[in-house]
Amino acid sequence: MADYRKLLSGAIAKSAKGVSKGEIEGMLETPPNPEFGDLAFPCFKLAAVYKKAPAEIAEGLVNEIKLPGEFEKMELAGGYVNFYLNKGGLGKEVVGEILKQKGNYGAWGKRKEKIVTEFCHANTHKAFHIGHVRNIALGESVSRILEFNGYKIYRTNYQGDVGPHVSKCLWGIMENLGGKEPKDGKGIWLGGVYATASGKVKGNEELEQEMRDLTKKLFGGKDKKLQALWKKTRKWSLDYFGKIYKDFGVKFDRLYFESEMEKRGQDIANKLLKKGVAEKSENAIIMDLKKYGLGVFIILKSDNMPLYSTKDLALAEMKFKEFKVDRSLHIVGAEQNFYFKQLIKTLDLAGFKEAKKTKHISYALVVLEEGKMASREGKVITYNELMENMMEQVVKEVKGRHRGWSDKRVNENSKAISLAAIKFSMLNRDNNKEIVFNWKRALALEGETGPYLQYSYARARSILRKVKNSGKGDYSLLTEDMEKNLVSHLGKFPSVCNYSAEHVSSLPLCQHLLQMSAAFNSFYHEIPVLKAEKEFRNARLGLVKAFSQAMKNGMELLGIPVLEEM
RNA sequence: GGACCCGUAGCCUAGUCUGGAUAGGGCAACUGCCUUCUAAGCAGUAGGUCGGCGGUUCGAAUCCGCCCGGGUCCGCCA
Repeated sequence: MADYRKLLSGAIAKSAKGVSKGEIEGMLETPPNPEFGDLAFPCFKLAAVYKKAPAEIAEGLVNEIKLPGEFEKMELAGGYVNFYLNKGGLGKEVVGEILKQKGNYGAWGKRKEKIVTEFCHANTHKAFHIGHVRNIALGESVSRILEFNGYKIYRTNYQGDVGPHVSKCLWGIMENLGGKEPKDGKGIWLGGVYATASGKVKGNEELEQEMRDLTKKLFGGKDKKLQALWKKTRKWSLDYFGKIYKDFGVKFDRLYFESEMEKRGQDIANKLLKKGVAEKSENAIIMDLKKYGLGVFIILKSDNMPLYSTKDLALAEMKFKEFKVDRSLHIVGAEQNFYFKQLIKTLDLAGFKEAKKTKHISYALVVLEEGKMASREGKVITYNELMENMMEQVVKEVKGRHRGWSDKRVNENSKAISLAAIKFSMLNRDNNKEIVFNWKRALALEGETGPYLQYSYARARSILRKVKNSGKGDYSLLTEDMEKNLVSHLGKFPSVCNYSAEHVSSLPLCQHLLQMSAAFNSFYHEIPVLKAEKEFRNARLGLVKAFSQAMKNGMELLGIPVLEEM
């Protein structure tokens, strides 16, 4: 496609005096509708240059331009000149390219930049809820998209394994609030104990103080029994999280813990104070960021205990050191927008050169219809709960379709479909927009959903399974409207991948995969493949193969499993 | 007081950065299509003051200003 743009802009430049070839290439558009051709040149901007009406300029161009052989015709349309590629020309190029590149179709070559991503952030001793699901789905997907675009990615996860929530949970266990721990699902059980304990502590000043004391005791590390309980239960959470990482196809290069940041964080805060970068105020160490419009940022409490910010300073230093990265991306909720501005400014003032390329990838919350989730009050929907409901529904559906399948096969298939539905619903949305959780929408398997993508892919694979040797096709025979439409969507896939990487967002990719699927399903419905005459059959088999390859590449970037049958 | 986000059909949303052709989809509703490569699908009907008012422009959902509505954050939580 790029070649056609260059060819055409060269031809236009010869007729459009005073405007460079590059400028013209930048002006070329893909028309909103196939009726308007394959490429369009709008003349509105030239109107100011030539002091003539756009339509008049367009007419002049149509009379003058010598159309390259790759193009069939050009047409005048108001202020636009529309250009039409030779029938089948695009099919030949796009299908050929995909079948050649295979898993690399849409990818960029290696780039020098190294990027560390940080996401998930589930705290131990607490429930893993649907808010974390949005985070991990997004974090893994953008990591994959950036990787596909040639960057070296290090995935990290920063987990709160100390702090008030842990104290409450441990206290709850010691008070036997949750009874004996179960054999299976200890990680989930901990979340429940935390919620119960938290409810008891809330509003009770005596207990609140007890929790603060417990936190200090744990931080001191001298109480052997408490330490042992903490370590044991922490592992329960981490083991449970490990299973979730598997579901999301995430392999973290490094798990960071708040507990490793406390001491170093204190040192950094004190060092900044000594250097005069930070200052003392009401006995706490603060950064005065007022002149940057960022207020005051506290980096160490007046009782010398570390804050979230204290630990984040240590974390940043550790990441920069361990990975020697060029860019650092924090995938964290939008409620921390201001906090991250303060943090990044502080890192900058502290002299970390990496601060300039540290970025907060912000996304809005997942909320319930009745309002914000609060795991303290048990007002959450957990990942476990969502998955169980999803599976129940999907298993029923799969069993109904495939009577002969073994239970194992049914389960594996259903898990893949459930994951697709969950992930896609989290990714197919602008990062700035809240997701109001709703069971009916969450459990949808039709329309713009993950299973729709899987289904389109499975249909394509089903055709390909039925042929032994497809032979080489002449892809310039792909001249039917449905074929050209599909080809055109497949051809845009690489630029969509690139766009998604530049914007650090999965949404454009989601949208494009929906479009590719829709184009394929229309094609599938209207154009016979296996029953077509030999030469058309072969050309169409190539197109189906190309579609399934591009879909697979794209779905992998979203972390959505592909299925051969469903 | 300061900073930020959202507002597009009954519901959910894309498009806004970088202004351009009749504002794309999906759900729900209604009509058709399974003896033809998987109907988790396809084709079609109906549904829109792009929150409001001004401004910039040949042209505004998109840029600027003001206003309305909803939400978030800002000194010792994470």
